[in-house]
Amino acid sequence: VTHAPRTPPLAFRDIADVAAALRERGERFSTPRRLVLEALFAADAPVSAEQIARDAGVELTSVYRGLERLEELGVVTHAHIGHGPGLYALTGRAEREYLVCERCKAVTSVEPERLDRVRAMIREDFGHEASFRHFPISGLCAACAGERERERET
Amino acid sequence: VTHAPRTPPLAFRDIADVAAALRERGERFSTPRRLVLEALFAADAPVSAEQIARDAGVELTSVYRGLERLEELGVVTHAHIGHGPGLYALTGRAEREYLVCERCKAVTSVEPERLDRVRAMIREDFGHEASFRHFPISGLCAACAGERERERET
DNA sequence: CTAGTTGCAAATATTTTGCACTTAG
DNA sequence: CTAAGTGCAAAATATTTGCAACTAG
Repeated sequence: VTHAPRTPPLAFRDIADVAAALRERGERFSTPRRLVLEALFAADAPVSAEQIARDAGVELTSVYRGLERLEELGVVTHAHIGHGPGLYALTGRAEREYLVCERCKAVTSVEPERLDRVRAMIREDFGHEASFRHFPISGLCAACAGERERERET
Repeated sequence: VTHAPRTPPLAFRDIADVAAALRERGERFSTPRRLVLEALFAADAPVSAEQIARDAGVELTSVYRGLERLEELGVVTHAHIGHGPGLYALTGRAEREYLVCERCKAVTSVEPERLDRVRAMIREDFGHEASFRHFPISGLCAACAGERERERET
């Protein structure tokens, strides 16, 4: 089976790149957008819009609108891990996929390659190209699965 | 690898069963709860709390509280399919797992057995006991994956 | 009776929309 | 200049909480 390359050439290495892309589209590189981008570049893990608003000192509404545009541009992506707010990260850095324990809420983040066998199997069985970046693999982590097993034996 | 049986003996075949279980716990089988259960038994697909409230003619708040209890009892489960509200179903009927297309939002529901190979692989690779009942497998359906492929070639 | 439940109102959490004002290009 | 973007207020959506009144057992 042939499939698309994992990492499409990452077009946005720094803020200037993003600025150029925005201008090319007739959009503006405003101060709030720059601040949002700076917050994203500074973050070392996915962050909520609220957190970005605080870090960047930009109105929450504008953060959401800015992130929407940046997402269209392919600069950022967001993920829904658990029940909290969506978490945003630069696309280049978001190249991780997630497993979440429904019970203890533990989040395991793995490199996409480690899920390729699983992905291939799902593709074969269902024709579905699975991704666990936006929504994680849910279930029970090893520890909680073990505990449930013990409870069951009672 | 040994693992727990798929279907734990389903304790709740009808409303009377649930009533008994509630009373056993010192909880009451009130009229609103009966109406909520009737709505659930009448539904042929997972429904939102809002829909249940309408169908049962019970206050939304009480529906949420009732569902919470019923979930603790193991009578109902809910799933988060896509971005909308949680969808509730009787546990016995909820024994399906889901794949959702992020692009066209199409939902495919499959019998859990069809995902057992995938589950086994995830268990081997990560020690994680995956379930796609509460949160679905996300990604692109066959059609949308094909379309994206064609776009990519442009 | 009385503890568990309900309905209503209000709060919370997350995200979106409307609109007059500001600003990048 | 002027269209794009911003901040603020308000709405929308999904869910939870407080509390006085109600009711199942």
